[in-house]
Amino acid sequence: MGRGRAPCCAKVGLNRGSWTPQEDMRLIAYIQKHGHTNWRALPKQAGLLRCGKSCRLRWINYLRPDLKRGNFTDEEEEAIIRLHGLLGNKWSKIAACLPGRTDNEIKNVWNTHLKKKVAQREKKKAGAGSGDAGTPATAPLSSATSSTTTHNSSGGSDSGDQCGTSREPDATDVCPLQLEDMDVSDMLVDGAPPAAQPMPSPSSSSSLTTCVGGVEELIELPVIDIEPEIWSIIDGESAVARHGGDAAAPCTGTGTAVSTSEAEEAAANDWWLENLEKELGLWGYAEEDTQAHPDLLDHYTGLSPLCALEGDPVSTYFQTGPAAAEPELLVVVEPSAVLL
DNA sequence: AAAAGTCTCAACCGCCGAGGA
DNA sequence: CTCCTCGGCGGTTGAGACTTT
Repeated sequence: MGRGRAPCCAKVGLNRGSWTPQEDMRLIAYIQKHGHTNWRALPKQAGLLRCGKSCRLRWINYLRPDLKRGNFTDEEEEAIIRLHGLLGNKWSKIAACLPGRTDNEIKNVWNTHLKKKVAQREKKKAGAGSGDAGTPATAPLSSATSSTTTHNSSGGSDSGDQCGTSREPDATDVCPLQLEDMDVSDMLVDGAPPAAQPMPSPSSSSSLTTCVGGVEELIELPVIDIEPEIWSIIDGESAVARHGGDAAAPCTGTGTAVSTSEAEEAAANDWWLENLEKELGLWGYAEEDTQAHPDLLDHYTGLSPLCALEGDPVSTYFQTGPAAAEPELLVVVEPSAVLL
């Protein structure tokens, strides 16, 4: 939306501002198919009129399949407060300890809620005059925040990737450290065996690395065979009647992390994508919307109504977060998509 | 019911460091 | 060793949603 300062570089002819559902679909489809090894080149190759940064941000902050949705829990908020006390404004590092949350999201929550919350606490504390051990988060806050912030804010790259390989000892080592100190260990990605504790997403996940007890873990990207359908949708061609399956079906019964049959695989892929479409507002596109996006009309007229959404665990996941949804789902792993 | 004020959050920006040529 | 490209980070902005008057 043309926010912030003037463009730093020539971006004439590129779209800016909010992403349209079509752009989202196109980006998802491209990343599912090719991964994102080169953000710079991605928009061109994907046919998006966006800059690479914009694509990256959109993917990381919104489209990634392993993102949690919904409000922050109290535990998460407490974790953020404490981590902020230790790390300062190192949002990416804080985010690395909160699976499914993005640095942007955490930053927003801090700036909108938690900063006030902490200020109030300290005020109370100052007023009461007694430092209660029950709120250790605030104790290191003022000092640690300022010191670490100024100290570490020499740029983003001390973090590199989230809990990346080459990192300073201070930040990422906080993850395991926090786990012991905090009562949020069940929430944080922790010493639990990586394989035994996947990201809490319905289809975890993307080609990301995440901090697991200081160990870099590859999160697997669900592969969705969407090429013919989605690309045709994206290109505005007539729809393929791909909605034969039951949207909620694929996760039933199997309960295993990896599907074994191609049919299940395809069903899982359709299912995941279908729910993503719902999340993006593409599913059951209203008439006025299809008028605004006539290229999608053909596709959506053949699909089941929006009401199918209700009761669907994955829809619930996308709308409210994984806690509300059935964790079981099919994850189809394509090795080539796992690596960054 | 309408207007004004406040809040939320997605998206933009510039800067920095890593890595390759 | 220097330069260039790229990815990533943290700060900032503003449109839209929501609440209050």
